[in-house]
Amino acid sequence: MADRVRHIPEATVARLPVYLRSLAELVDEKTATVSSERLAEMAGVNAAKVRKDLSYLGSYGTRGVGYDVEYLLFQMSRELGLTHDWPVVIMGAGNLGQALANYGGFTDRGFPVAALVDADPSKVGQTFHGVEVHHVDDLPKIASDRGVRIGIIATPAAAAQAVADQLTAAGIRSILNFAPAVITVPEESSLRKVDLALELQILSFYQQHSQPDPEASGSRT
Amino acid sequence: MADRVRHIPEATVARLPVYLRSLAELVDEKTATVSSERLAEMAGVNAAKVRKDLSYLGSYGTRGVGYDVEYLLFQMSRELGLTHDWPVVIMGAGNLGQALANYGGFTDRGFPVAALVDADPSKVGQTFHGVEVHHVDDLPKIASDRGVRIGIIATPAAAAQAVADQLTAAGIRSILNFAPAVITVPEESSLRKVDLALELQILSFYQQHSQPDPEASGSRT
DNA sequence: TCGCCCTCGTGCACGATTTCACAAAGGCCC
DNA sequence: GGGCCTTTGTGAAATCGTGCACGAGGGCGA
Repeated sequence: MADRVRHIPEATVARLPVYLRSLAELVDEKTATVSSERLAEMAGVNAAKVRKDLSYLGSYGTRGVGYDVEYLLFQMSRELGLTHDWPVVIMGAGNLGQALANYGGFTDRGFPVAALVDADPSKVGQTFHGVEVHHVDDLPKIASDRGVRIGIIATPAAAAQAVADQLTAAGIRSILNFAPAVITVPEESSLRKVDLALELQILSFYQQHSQPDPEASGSRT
Repeated sequence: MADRVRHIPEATVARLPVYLRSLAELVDEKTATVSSERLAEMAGVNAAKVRKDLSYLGSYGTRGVGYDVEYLLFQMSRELGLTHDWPVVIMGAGNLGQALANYGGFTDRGFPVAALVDADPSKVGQTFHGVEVHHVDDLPKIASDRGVRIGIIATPAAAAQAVADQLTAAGIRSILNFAPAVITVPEESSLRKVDLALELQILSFYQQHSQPDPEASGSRT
């Protein structure tokens, strides 16, 4: 149905990778077909949502049977653009940047780290986990030479906006921001944020509100 | 107005830390009062949303003037439970766990790392960035001795659920999961997820769809 | 003290997302 | 080949979150 309509809700897009991971697990355990119910359980959502989400990709299920695991996996990979690797650059070779370069989770899942980039000349030329640090002035060249389309900001908050601008100038329009700062990018760019301390603060909120704090005056939950 | 009503929407809760950060910046630059408009700009949202969000905390603004920065900062810190530190444990002393222990961003923002915990005896006793690795069997003791209420899962996906259960058993009911796996926790626990590869996959989707199809769009902030 | 101006707090309409419920459709057994 | 059973795909309703528009209220100048 939603074949011509190329608009997939943002909330759905955010769940697709979770389904993808579940499907990969099913392939590993040699399961041939899967029902929306089973997939829902694996992905931690509800079955109706799974069916609606998958229907945005097309009608890939078989009524009375379920979804063919391999076929769905392939279609979803294609939709997510994961049929090939996407090299990334990490901006900032400090603590966080090094840690990210060191973290195998990116490369494993099709996002090899093409380069670390830093403004500090003393860092340039060093290597972390096989990834070389380049100077930020070389960013445009690196990006075009290596086909980098995704940039990861791992600088201090103060530098984040400037770095985002440099990425944009280098033609990189997908940005993942780890810096604890609000940054703006051009309309046509995509921006996602990961703020570690922010997540903890949210947990703190719920912790605070889950049980009556003897110190807090008055209010009940 | 919403004084008796203690229910703050999840979406609002997720924005409070962003406002908090903006307020901290304003304090640094010695700004005494701030309008919803200014705060909105700093937080990257719209002014009406700021006012609505803040109204859940109480009527802390002054019409015609704006919000008193220090007072609002205090009230918000209190609401978020950030008037004191929350020690955390990091489960898993592998690549990611070490990196997180090494990352100063937690301690700086009131979440000191009390301990690293691992199941591997050969890791126990080692120290990373001043944080000692303990055996997982000692988790309950560590948690109660040090008042740890928040656990961070930094293990491989396969171990994530078991570790979540161990945290729960140790009385820890706020969990931040970095492992690329869906885990379930008891009803009364809070769970937040950070999946690095998943974020990149989402970016990949929009990248994939921005190019061939001129009408597709990315996410904005 | 009076009145004007500015910005908050919020009712309301709208849009997005979730959930329900069920008809349609494919496979399988007899 | 027909009917039954299962599970999808999808309208429609319910819920949640957003943004607008405006009345209320407070400060400040005259």
